[in-house]
Amino acid sequence: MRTAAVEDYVKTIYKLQTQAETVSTSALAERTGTTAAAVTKMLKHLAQLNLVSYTPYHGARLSTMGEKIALEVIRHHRLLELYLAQAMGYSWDQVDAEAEKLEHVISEEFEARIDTLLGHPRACPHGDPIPGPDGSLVEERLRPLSECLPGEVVAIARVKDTDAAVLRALTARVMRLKTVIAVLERDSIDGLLTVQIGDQRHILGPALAGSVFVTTSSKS
Amino acid sequence: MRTAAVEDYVKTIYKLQTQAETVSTSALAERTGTTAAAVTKMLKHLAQLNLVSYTPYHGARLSTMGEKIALEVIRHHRLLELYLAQAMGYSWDQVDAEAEKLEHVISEEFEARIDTLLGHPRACPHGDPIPGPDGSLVEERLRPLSECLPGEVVAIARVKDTDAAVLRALTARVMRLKTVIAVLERDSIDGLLTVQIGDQRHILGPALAGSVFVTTSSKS
DNA sequence: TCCGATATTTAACCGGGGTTAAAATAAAAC
DNA sequence: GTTTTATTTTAACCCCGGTTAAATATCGGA
Repeated sequence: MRTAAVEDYVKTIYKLQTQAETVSTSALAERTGTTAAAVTKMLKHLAQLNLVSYTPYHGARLSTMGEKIALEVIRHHRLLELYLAQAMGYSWDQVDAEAEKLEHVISEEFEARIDTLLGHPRACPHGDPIPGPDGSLVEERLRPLSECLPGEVVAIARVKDTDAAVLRALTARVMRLKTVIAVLERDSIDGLLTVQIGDQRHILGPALAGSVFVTTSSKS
Repeated sequence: MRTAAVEDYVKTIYKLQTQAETVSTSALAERTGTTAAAVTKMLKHLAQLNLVSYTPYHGARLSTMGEKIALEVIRHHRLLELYLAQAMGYSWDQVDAEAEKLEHVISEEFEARIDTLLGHPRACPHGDPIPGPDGSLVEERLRPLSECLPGEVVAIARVKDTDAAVLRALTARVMRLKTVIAVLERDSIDGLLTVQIGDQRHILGPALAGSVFVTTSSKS
């Protein structure tokens, strides 16, 4: 049965599996906010449903079917996030929580409608790409702002959507998607980054700078 | 815990309790599509939560808290229905099913936003009144079209939202909210109603005529 | 008033998703 | 190559929402 819990596990596995070849029980337990025991049971269940290939003690990977479902759920999530922001006036720090619940209940009809209302968008408000209806997804590999060097001029392409407080902090510093940032200084001890945005100068800690991913727009 | 199941039971009890003083186990079982045994267990659970006063073998009634929750859920449902129709282009036969799932997951934020986007509406696409944020609800008592007599001229004020096929049949006959209907004839054996709508004449069976509720606009 | 039909409740069970505590395995250190 | 440590799995349990089958109450009619 494709319950909300199953969808959430599959989605989480999808995301973790981009980092590591195989997804461990503990990694899943941490991300889902449950215990390792619960994860083990669910992994067996997912294997039963042929959504995952699971080797006890050695983690799991999504099957083709599992990946398909993950992409459907992620598509729902990101389309919803954009719809909430674009059509309903949500700010980008509110959309994740709301989409998290809605993504499991909307119909195909609903998905298709917001997709057309939004003009078949390609990214959510945080810059994450929206999978196509067929499950196609192009993940750009972007550099975190925290790794940029003094002298670089970059543009914000994506932000981590997980922490609402971080997103509000970015808003307060007028850091949005496509905002251009000039890296001025980099503290070698704490990794503090001094940046220039418009005529404003900011000092960013690793939590903020690590949540922002950029494309190099030019170099000097 | 306020689960989707609890919300659904409470909502159903609310609706049934307008018809009869007390809501029976079997009536609930029929409406929820479950068994009497399941209902009995849930009623005990709802009584535990103080949402219902339940006397074994003699049915249940909502408590003040139960009624409050019922009205919140109904408010969600009807606001959602209107939003789906108004803002997203759903037809009135599609909105009930979608709202049925969404009503349990949207936040107060979401509710408030669609309420203002819609301009604090007072009725859903089927003409049912939308409870206020404070739980206030004015239920008009309307006559079913099936009870109208030849010579009467009435206007559609509300339609039953339960059967999508009925709603599509009404649409096909250009019967919408506020549509004016002149009752021409009434077959005393089968209860068939001959009505005039604009320059069209229709014969309505009891299923259709019983799903339409009207206000008398004039008499001749 | 008693009797039988009907409605309701109880009991035992199942699956889903979680928990804690104990057992088993893998990985790392010596 | 053992042994220690960390991770993972198993086992026993819980709650929720449902099921079927059996027991029990209520109610209408003779």
